[in-house]
Amino acid sequence: MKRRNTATKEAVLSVLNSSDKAMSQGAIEKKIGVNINRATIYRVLNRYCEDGVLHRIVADNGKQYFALCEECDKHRKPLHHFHFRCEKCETIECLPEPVHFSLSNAYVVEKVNCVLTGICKDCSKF
Amino acid sequence: MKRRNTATKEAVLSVLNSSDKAMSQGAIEKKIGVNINRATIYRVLNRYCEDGVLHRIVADNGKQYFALCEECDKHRKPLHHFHFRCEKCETIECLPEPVHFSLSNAYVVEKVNCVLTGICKDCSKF
DNA sequence: TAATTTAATGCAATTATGTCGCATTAGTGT
DNA sequence: ACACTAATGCGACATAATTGCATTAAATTA
Repeated sequence: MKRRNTATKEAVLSVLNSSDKAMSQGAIEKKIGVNINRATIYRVLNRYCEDGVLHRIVADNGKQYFALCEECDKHRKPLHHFHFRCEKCETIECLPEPVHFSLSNAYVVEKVNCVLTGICKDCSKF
Repeated sequence: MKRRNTATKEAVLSVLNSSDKAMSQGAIEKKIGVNINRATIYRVLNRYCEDGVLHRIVADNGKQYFALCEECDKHRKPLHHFHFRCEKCETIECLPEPVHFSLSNAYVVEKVNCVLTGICKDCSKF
């Protein structure tokens, strides 16, 4: 199933590119300017995850957030890194901190989802 | 606000005690035998979390799971430990593996939620 | 360039998880 | 036994995310 280039996909990617944080569907929809259906945004995001363009973070509020893999590569972040959810500014940030664990190889680990929650460095100033 | 002892609370605790895994509201409701309202189970679980009897894990499927803190203490699990969600048997397990991270104390960390997802040691045998 | 194929989209409906208000029930202490 | 109020059941609600289906529009081919 070959992907097609559409304005919608470009718009979503551009919003994520212009942010240094992970974003939820809602946040993307707010920032995107043009009118794009909610379901479509989700579909675009899911496809990007499948294709390895984005990674999905599920925070402890149960919501999904999406971040550019390329952005993390560029900043030399480890493949599996911690994420920080700030309860004040309601953002999710990819941290440079790597996730380490060692467990019996009887386990098959397919996904790693690590989120710290609290007040981020910008919000804790005040 | 002092807590009262009720059959419902005992039943919920007993179900969790009889399991070595973290459980969702749905799983608890299925296993509890007696009829207890969904909202009530959630309220009981939330109160236990407030009281430090249970800890809440939010998995990458967006669902909440609850595990006995005492059980983790007994097995000498670190305060912050990894959790494993098996996609085959649909359970969540508290792992003895500790979560380590170091980050600027400009961040205020209030919650730690780390979940690995895949196939657990029991299911990977087959 | 026109025709064909099918991926992508919009809309509405649906699913699922979790919470809340309110009336009622039932622990607990006096 | 009574008073106080925490706990419960019920229904409604909120939110996040997905799905079916008809339509639109990229990309490929003739």
